[in-house]
Amino acid sequence: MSKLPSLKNLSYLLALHQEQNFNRAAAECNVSQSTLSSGIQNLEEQLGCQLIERDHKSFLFTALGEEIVERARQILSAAEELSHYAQGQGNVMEGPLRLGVIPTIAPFVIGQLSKRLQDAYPKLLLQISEDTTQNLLLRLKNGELDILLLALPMDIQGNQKWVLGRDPFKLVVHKELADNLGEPVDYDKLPDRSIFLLEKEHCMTGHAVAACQLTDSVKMNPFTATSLHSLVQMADARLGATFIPQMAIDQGILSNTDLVPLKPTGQEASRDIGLVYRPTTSRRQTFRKVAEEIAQLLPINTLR
Amino acid sequence: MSKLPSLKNLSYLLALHQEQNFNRAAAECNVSQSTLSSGIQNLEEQLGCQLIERDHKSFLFTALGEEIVERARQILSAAEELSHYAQGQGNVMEGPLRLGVIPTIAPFVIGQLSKRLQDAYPKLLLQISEDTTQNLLLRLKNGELDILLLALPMDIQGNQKWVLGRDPFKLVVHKELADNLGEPVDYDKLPDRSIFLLEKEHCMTGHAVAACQLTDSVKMNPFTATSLHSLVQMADARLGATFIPQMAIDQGILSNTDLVPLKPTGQEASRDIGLVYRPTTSRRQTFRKVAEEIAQLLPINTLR
DNA sequence: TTATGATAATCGGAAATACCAATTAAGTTC
DNA sequence: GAACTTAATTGGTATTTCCGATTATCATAA
Repeated sequence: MSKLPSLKNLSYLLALHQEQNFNRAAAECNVSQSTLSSGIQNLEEQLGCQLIERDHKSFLFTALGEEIVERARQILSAAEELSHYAQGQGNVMEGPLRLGVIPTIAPFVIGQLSKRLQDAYPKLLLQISEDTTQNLLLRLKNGELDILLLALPMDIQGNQKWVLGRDPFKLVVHKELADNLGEPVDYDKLPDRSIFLLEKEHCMTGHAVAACQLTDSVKMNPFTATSLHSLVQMADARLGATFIPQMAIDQGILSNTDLVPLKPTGQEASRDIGLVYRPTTSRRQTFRKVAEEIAQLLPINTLR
Repeated sequence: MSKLPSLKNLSYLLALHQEQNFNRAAAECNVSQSTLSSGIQNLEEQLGCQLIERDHKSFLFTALGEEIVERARQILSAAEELSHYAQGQGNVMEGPLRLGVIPTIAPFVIGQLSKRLQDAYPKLLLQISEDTTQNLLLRLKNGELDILLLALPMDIQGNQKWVLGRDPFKLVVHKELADNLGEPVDYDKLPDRSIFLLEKEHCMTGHAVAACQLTDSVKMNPFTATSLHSLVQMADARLGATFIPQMAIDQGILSNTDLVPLKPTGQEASRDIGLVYRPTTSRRQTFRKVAEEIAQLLPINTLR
């Protein structure tokens, strides 16, 4: 039976991996450089393998070292969760919860969500980050975030998910251009290049095109916007039409405009909204309660 | 930032939970009783909560304590896996692998499996336990086993699974009784009480009855056997018929008998064979390679 | 070429801790 | 009530951890 590495030494390794410098890593851990240095050596000895290659002046993590860092991260985070859980006397709705949300959901959900969670669980400390799906998945993986609110379907890599609900798309046009389009909308009646979409970094573009069966790419305008609010502005200026999710309309994105929402083509012209988390988490109970709160804010709640 | 519990103290807690006695737990950990005692107190202080209720002579884990034990188990096992992984220089096919198998699969798979794994991964140390599904699931949960080879469908609780393949059922009767039954077999032509099955602890009974659409319970004999080999003996003595999985027949369970296998009623008269593991594992790579080896031993391989 | 600065490893001693054996306290069994 | 059993406590020792100072190595500037 080989000796287990200490959590302390593992945390030294993580700090070193993050800072790539012994002095800064030591400062990060509130220990001296010598302590951290010997901690790492100790770890290598206990594990019986080389974690970093030293070339007298600098160093480099070995492939094995990188993998160990990854596992250490999970262990440390589980230990922190255990400690926090105990401190809260088993109350799972306490302490920080770091939520990542994509930009086509965030503005229409986080206001209400913060309020609901604050009321229901006053000790829960919600910290929200807005970023693209890909970046959020990276940050979930390295432990920077706890859960992600994303639009599905999506490759969520090794993670797990709950589908919380559905969010229908509407085709939004100026009211003076709305006649003759019918419902569901016949895209052929729209001029070429008259549909505006978001930049392709936003998953909503793909979801909308697929869900609304917009197969004729000639209809799309090559200019791409960076936010739903820009799309609304362009449509309101009679430059064309665009797809807007129901949750944005419910939150009044069309107020003070002359735009009308029309039902687009497509049986299920909607995107799914899901909550994504690491399979290794030990906070499913917490996440589940948050999921229930979010689901109630969606146009169509399909949770459970 | 609160201090993290040490792995050592967590392991003391686990031993105490298992032994329910300070002296035995201390012996288990190779430390003195006083060391373990103060270790536990230390832990309670660091975590800021009561883990066990002491009533001067004996003690009892609190609900919170039980939950902490559960989490501690996961952390410890992850740490052990990290240590082992490092020791093997990143080679995942090394060291012990504890496999649980149900009795209606084990005799027909483990021989070949041991050989294949031994050849492909000589450093892998396969340890096989044979037990009922329910017991195996308990032992998986508490970390005694790493993976289970089960028949599906089955409630695998919080665990994850891969379906490896399918194993058809055959109705086995004495060759002199086989005429007129037709294929697929018309059960109505069998005498009442002429079908022998295993004890109900064995999930195969339910799987066979469901998959082979044996709805008329009058056909079943109330005597239940404890192994497939007993069933074969009874059928060979012309006491009646029975269901035997294809993998057992492939391994020659009918040789030296006068029994013939017939195709039973039922579109998919088969059971699924699956590999079950904890969702929190960090040994998916290892398990996957084992899964691939097992799948190749099954009558119908459906993996991937 | 020689300073200067930065880096990580090493060394020696001080402080903290982990551990044990023995003892105590309290309850159980006979 | 004597003999056990069990967990907590105590006191002393051994071990470990940690820091500050020093060293060795290299990069760069003067």
